[in-house]
Amino acid sequence: MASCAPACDAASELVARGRDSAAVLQALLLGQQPVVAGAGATPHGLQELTDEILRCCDRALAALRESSTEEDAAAAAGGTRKRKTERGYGPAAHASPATSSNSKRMRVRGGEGARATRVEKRSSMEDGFIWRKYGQKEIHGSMYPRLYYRCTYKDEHGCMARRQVQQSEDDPSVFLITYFGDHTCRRDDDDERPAQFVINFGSSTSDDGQPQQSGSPWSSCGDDGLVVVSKTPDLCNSPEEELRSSTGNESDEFIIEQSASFPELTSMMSSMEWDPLVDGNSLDWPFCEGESLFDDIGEFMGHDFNYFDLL
DNA sequence: TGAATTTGACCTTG
DNA sequence: CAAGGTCAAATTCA
Repeated sequence: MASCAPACDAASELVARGRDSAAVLQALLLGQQPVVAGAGATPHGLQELTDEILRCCDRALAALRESSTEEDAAAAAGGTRKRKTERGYGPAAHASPATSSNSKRMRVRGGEGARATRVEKRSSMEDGFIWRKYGQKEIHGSMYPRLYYRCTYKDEHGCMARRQVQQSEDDPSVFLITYFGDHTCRRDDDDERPAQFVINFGSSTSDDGQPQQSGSPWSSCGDDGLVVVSKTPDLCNSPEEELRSSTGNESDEFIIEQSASFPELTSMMSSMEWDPLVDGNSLDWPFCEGESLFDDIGEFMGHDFNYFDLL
């Protein structure tokens, strides 16, 4: 973790508070029926807890970002990432481990920012959004092609969200998904979109795809610094079939790679034993990438939800 | 027949 | 010039 003493102290305190609230929320939910986000049925009291969690996380992130601003500026001045933001090119170098050493460009047409969110996801590429494939590229040094998707609503709503999907060489059952741009199609279009996520505080998805109860929404696999969440199947199209020839894994599990922008937070989460519940945890996750991890966590409870930014 | 996918060409960057 | 990202015509699918 970088040196960010005052900010990290404050962030740690905030995250600890948020975690306490999450624990209370979890305890409440474990004794209830699954809470269906987006249905407007959040029980009174739970909303307060979620609000508290959101506040704490937002403040923690603000503190961490403030502390990392100077470091980021210094890193950018180092030269390796300079052009990406200057010319609107994203962090392709982060899109795949197989190409991280030689992939330096990510073209971002349309003017959205250079933020990227990387996700490693098992079994399925589905994320609750409907994507249209617009390209496929063999990547030098990689066994698997990279698939390029943009939001289906790009033309209708000018939604500039894009994502890149590539099968992991280390584990072919894992899809490396990098998100770029914000989904601007959602808020005006909720009634047309599939029911996107169900918050599960219980076990993993059942065989028939019905969401089940499970534990905490947060979990950490610990061994490799990855944060793991999982989601239930959704109504997104399923282009993963193209890549999933040898995949037998049905866990449908996301692995959010420790973000370059949030090493402090993830490290802190680990050191704080952020989630003592390791196995069987699931969290349905819309994977809308945007301004911050928790800016729109409200939508995680029925609205939007944003998380790790790589840049 | 319209929508989605495929795929080669083109563009930009290092 | 190589590599990666996007475009767009051709093709496939429902």
